[in-house]
Amino acid sequence: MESGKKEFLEKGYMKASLRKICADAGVTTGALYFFFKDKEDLFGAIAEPPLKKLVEILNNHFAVDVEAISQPHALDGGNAHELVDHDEFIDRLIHHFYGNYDAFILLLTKSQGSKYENCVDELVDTIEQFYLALSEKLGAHYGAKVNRYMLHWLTHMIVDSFIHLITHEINEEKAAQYMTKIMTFILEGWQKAVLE
Amino acid sequence: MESGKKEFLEKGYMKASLRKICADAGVTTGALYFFFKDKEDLFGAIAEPPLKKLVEILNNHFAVDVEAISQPHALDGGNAHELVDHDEFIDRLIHHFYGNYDAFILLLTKSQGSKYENCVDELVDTIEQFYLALSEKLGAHYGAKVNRYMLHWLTHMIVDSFIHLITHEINEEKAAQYMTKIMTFILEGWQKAVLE
Amino acid sequence: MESGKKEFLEKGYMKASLRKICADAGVTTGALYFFFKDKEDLFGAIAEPPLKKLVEILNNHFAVDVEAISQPHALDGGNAHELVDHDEFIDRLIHHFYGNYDAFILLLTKSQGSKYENCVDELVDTIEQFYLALSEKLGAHYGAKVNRYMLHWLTHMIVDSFIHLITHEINEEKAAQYMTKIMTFILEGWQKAVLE
Amino acid sequence: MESGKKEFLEKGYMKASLRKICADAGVTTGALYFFFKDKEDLFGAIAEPPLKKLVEILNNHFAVDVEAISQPHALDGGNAHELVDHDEFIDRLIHHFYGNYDAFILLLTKSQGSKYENCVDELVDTIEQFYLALSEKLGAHYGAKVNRYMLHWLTHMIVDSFIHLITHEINEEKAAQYMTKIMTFILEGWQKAVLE
DNA sequence: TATGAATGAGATTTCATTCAT
DNA sequence: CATGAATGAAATCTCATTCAT
Repeated sequence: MESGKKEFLEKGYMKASLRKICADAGVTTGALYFFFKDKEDLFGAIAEPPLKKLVEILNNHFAVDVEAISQPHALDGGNAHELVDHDEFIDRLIHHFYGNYDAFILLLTKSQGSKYENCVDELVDTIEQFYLALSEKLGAHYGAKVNRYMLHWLTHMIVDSFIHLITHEINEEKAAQYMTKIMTFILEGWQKAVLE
Repeated sequence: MESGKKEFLEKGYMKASLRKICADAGVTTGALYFFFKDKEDLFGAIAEPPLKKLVEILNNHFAVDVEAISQPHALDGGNAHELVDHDEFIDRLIHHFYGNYDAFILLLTKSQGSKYENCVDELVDTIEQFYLALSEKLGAHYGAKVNRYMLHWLTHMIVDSFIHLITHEINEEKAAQYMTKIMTFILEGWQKAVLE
Repeated sequence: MESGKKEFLEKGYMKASLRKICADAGVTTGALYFFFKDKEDLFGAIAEPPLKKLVEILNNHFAVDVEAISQPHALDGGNAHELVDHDEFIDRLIHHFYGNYDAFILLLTKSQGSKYENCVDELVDTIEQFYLALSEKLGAHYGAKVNRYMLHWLTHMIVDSFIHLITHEINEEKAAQYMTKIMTFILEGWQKAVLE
Repeated sequence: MESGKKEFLEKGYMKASLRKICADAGVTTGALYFFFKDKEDLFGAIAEPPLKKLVEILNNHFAVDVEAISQPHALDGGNAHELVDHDEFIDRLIHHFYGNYDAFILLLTKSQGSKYENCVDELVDTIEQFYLALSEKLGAHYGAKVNRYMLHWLTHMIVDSFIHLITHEINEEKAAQYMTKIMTFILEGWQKAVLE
């Protein structure tokens, strides 16, 4: 798996050679198939657990948030995004990303050709569902309609921002600072962009 | 080239098979090599001209803009982004994108494995240079420093937004509307995000 | 194809090695795939044309025979198998078998693992349809029912007898003599065995 | 062995995978080699005992029959095949076949690639020896010569009929009925076919 | 311009078998 | 009696590329 990680990071899923991975690991190619079903299974063994964990974190978080905005007078106080504690959430996410740095680099930028090649889109879809719920709540409150394209785009942008982060900044602490700035930027324009 | 476009769009650069392209075109593989040096050359013949043209459009536009903000009292009037006529520019860009739809899909999402796989980053770098100049001018004016990370991220976001557009919306007119919304969103937060 | 025939005959479809076939032919394995889609395609190119031709011969013959037994008073004269000119038919079949000796050895005894592995059963089914028509005609005439198991078995026996022939006797002339004896044997007991 | 039987039945000897057999049995491949020397040994352990028993039954039976026809005036009474009690013999054979159904399916139709792939021919040879003795006795009596090809073919047909039975009819009782019909068919034409 | 043929390297995968523990 | 790990050879197939004609 260590050799696989190295090769996949270097060449990407498709161009990675199982022969080279096994040679690097000091075993024959046959040996690989004792542990893994095929190339994709090896890739998955390296990259999937952190992805699963991420999805879990997201779902847990969103479950709580959806609960919060579902309270009768949740939106009376003012701005919607004050309801949700983003700061701690972002820290947790970033910590998870940087604690599994290689896996996420693999998933987010080196998975073309594997079944994970669309995992970014799947993440976006997952997150979008939450923001959709939130936006519709807001929309109902203000008598406005949700612009689905803008919602999708904004969600994509958020996800892309995380990808941008781990592909450009290897320092976790700085990453958290930047992400806070980014989220501030995004959330300030949110309402105007998504509701119409 | 038509067959190549089809195959590359369908399978991506790496998984595309020259054999299949030639079979589809009704010629033998040998014939291909009379016209193109190799696989990459074929891909380039299909996709590069619109890219070159795009870079040209960008450079022309930015040259004018940089000129504008270089005037002694350019920034006196107020907001920086009022200096540049974004609307017409965006229309021109979008028109170019949609006029060469397949080529840009190829370049921006199907080029992994070819020498164009980093063309997005190169575009970002090109554009970033302009926004850097603009930001530094602004920074000097307000006595603020440019945050290079945020600048890079914002530029990336702009480019990603165009990619998002052509991968999600096939109608050019709507695309222009969305992009206007998007640029409004971005430019409003710009100064606060990039200067510090 | 010559090398393929040799290897397939020697080892059977499954154990035949494309590497060895190509080595024997003095080309690399890749070259094979210029001419044939895959292993099965090579096997088919060698063995299928004679099979197709055989099926054609059978269908033509049976069409004529079915016509004959459909005549109003076809069975008045006595024995059913006198209606059909077996002798010439058998000669033609045997001539076809021995004119494509290798192909039929391949098809009938060396095709396990390929899509031709059931071609014997398919032949039996084809032939059985004719004998079923004939038997039912007879059955109606004599007020007897057709025993489907015995019919199937007898048909199988006929086909197996041809296989037995080409796997045991390489001389075409003798083969024809034996087959005449065999058919006499079979046809004499036919009615009693199949009708009940 | 149970798992092996399943896999061999499903895939045939060659395509059967020891890995899958062991996985199905819930043991590792290594474990298999504690009990069996190799793949063939496993196959043999499953399929050989019923085959050995069959050969024994055949030999016993034929020994008795050969004895009978060796009596000075054995053939005076008339037809040769009345000498031997076929009915009970056939019942015994069929009972043995159906009592070891899987093993015989394996041996007779799924053994290609193993050392049992020619077991049908070996059975035929064994049986043929007896029928040869019988035929020669008869031939001497009637002053006729034995046609070896026809003898071999008829023997083959008998064996093939048993194979046909167990591959087409799973009900033992019906199988016995059919086989009686078949043997009647064969024995009636026997003398004419084999002697000349 | 194009064909037809071939190369040679490489890919992933499967397999029966071995063996120290 | 069984495991876990590995071997090493072989399998089929795919590919971009070359080149004489």
